[in-house]
Amino acid sequence: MGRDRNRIDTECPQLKALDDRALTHVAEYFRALSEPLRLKILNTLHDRPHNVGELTELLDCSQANVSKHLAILMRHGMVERDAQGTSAFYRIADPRIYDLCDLVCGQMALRFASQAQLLGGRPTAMRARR
Amino acid sequence: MGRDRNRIDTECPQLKALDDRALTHVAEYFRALSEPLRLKILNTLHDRPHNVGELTELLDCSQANVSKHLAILMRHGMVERDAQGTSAFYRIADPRIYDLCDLVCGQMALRFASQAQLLGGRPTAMRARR
DNA sequence: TTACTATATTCCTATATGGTAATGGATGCA
DNA sequence: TGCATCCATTACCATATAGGAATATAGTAA
Repeated sequence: MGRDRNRIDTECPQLKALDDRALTHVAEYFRALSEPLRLKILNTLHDRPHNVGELTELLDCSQANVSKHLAILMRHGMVERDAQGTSAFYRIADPRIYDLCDLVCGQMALRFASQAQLLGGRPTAMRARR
Repeated sequence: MGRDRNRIDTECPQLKALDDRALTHVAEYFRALSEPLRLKILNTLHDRPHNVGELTELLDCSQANVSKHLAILMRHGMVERDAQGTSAFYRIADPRIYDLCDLVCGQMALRFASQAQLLGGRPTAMRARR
């Protein structure tokens, strides 16, 4: 896992060498991912870039709100901006952001599965095991 | 990466199949990791379990605060509790939680490196490249 | 210039949350 | 039984933040 892609001298396995300052940065990074609407934006940008108006419509929320969340994602280097005329197209800066989400999804799935088993019976969400 | 370990029917690659409810859960999971003190706790529990008193001393904060943060980590299945007499020992529930942190660290390292290069000169944090 | 569109920002409010202090509850021991 | 220790919980305060409404800014076109 993580073959050579993340290999960098400043990498910090298991959070070990993290001083308080770096740890705060990591916390802020996680916080940027802790809002459903921001996850929706990242999710929507998965296939292709979108401008603010498109996102506003797709996500069914106010334009101001979308802009504000995009600014937060920008601040953490998660998306990049590409101005075209009066439009601003946003795209995913690094698709590895989805690895994070997948990890979380996998852990949640495991947890729900074991919880369901503790409650007896087959895990509801997994009944359609193929 | 992620060979067979996360292989579960409910897994959700790239957040694609996530409905709003699941997405909220993912956001809450990230939020649990968005506090420096909670990351410190996870970091401290990396090597071995600790009880509340030890954590209070190691992290230099109030006992009530540690207990509250531990409750949050418990609520998300990140740590497990083991009562021994009047003590409560906490341990990491699933060491894969550190994979998340390492991913974030790696991305931050990459980003800082490219930022430093944009500013010209060798990236400060990477000078000691071996 | 003026008008129009798209986006960003500011102000405000309601809510959520981290921290402390105080209290409660359970266990262990004399 | 009484007391001490360890932990969890509650109440409270200060701060942070998501969201809406209004406004500001930038680009485009007439």
